[in-house]
Amino acid sequence: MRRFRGESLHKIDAKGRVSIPALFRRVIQACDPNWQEGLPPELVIVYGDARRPFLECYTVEAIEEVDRKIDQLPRGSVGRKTLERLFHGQSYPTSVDETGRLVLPAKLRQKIAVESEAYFIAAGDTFQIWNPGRYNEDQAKTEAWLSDQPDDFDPLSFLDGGQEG
Amino acid sequence: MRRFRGESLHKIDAKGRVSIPALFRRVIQACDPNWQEGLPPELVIVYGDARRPFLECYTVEAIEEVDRKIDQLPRGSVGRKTLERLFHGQSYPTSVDETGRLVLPAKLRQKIAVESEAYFIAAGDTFQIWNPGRYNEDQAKTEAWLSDQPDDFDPLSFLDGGQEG
DNA sequence: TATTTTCCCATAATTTACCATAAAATCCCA
DNA sequence: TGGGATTTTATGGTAAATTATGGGAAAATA
Repeated sequence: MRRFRGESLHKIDAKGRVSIPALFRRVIQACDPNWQEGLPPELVIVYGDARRPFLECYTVEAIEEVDRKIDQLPRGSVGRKTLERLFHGQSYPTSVDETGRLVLPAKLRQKIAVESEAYFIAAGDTFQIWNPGRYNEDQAKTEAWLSDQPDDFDPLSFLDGGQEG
Repeated sequence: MRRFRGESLHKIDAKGRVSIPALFRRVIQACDPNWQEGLPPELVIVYGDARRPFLECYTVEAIEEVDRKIDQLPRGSVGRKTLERLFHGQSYPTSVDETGRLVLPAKLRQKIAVESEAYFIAAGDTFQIWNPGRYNEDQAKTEAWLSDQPDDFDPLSFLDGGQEG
């Protein structure tokens, strides 16, 4: 499975158009099983619940995996209803245009409070779009936490023990 | 199988006409095996029992799947009788007109208490039509529940454990 | 024939498609 | 390896198509 990697900052124009990092475009295309020459690669933007200050972008393959799992939950259950709202309702299917851009409708821009610039960062099989300032704050918190750790702390230690919530 | 995705608010005019979200129209058409150029794409609105405050809209393919499952239940069984009432009786077959609208008869509008506006939201292979205020209340409950969860709770955790009713 | 429903036309606003260009990155070969 | 040639990226603007919505005429129904 191909993964997103990297981060970058892009301008948003008056119509809400924004360039997708070039490397991300390759992953989006490779993970769209319906894609073929001439067609725009598709993706799904989940803007979801208000607690998250970013947009989460899924490749077609990634969102289909989520859809399959939702299908397996009992109809009418709280979990299923919540996930349907989140992934089916509070989401926006779109595609990458000829010039490598996508359009963020006003509603989505407001959701994450972006106006003239958006910050893109990879997160495994999805990537996120942030308000640049909001992202810096979040990143500062992470770095503050890291600097509170003992000098010899290595984040890679999470990989092995992994005893954390 | 194509899925509905997204949510939006539309006006209902004096005749009960309401625009269907453009993206939904594509799914309705693609999932109507009888559709061909020039014909209006069909769908079925299930308004069902009074407990649900929304209309549930099925594509032709989706409703045919339900019909097949009902056919397999023993004639005369409580389950079959209940489902026949719900899906055969308490439902309204209709189609999307030239301009992308559908007519909600007075009875259906009363059922979900909509007058001048209707809220559309995707739910997998169906979509729902709500009174906007009523939907907001319901959504507020869901978000309240979410914010009662631990800070790092991820709704996706439903997908794996999934031990809940 | 009065009322309701359907069909057809109209239009403003929004969205998408298409074209253009400057800057940056990559290539290529002497 | 230097540096011009070519390709890719990021970004902007305009034209064309689509969408959401309203109104009246024609048709169906009661």
